Amino acid sequence: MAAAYWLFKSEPDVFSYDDLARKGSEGWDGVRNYMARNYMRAMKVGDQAIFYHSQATPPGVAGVCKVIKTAEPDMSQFDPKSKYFDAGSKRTDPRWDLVTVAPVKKLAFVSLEELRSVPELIECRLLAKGNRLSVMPLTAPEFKAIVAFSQKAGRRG
DNA sequence: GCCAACGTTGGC
DNA sequence: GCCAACGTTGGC
Repeated sequence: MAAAYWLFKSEPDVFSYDDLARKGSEGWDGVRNYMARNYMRAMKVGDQAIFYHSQATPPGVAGVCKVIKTAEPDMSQFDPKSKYFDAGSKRTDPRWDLVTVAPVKKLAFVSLEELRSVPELIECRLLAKGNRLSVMPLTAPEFKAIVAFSQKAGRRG
């Protein structure tokens, strides 16, 4: 089966694409939404993902990363000192997972405003009003359109 | 099982 | 800081 495509949101003040590039890999912890978790459980090694900066000025796309390790329990759920602690999750039946990602390439930044002008993205959940999902699937055309737009913007700028 | 209240996310 | 959207919680 062909690789799937995804999008991860991160607040760059907390963890940016450059942080990922510097570290080399990162366990994507802290996801506490069932839909997002289920998407992570569906990810396979080699799947590629857009790294999106939320809560930024402006928000937008910063890079491409890839899954290098499939879902496993996110240990921060068991740590009472972690802000991601979940008292209702048992070690024998962990509620929350993470995947591990690595950088692929930094992209010329594409703002959310610019993404709205990409025809392939009209139906993308990322652009839906009130969208709060931090991990979401992308279709191959959506993923490719984002990368292509960035490459075009990079040559222009 | 319904639904109002509440908390969080995220753009602006 | 504000507000809209939406997921979760809790009373009934």
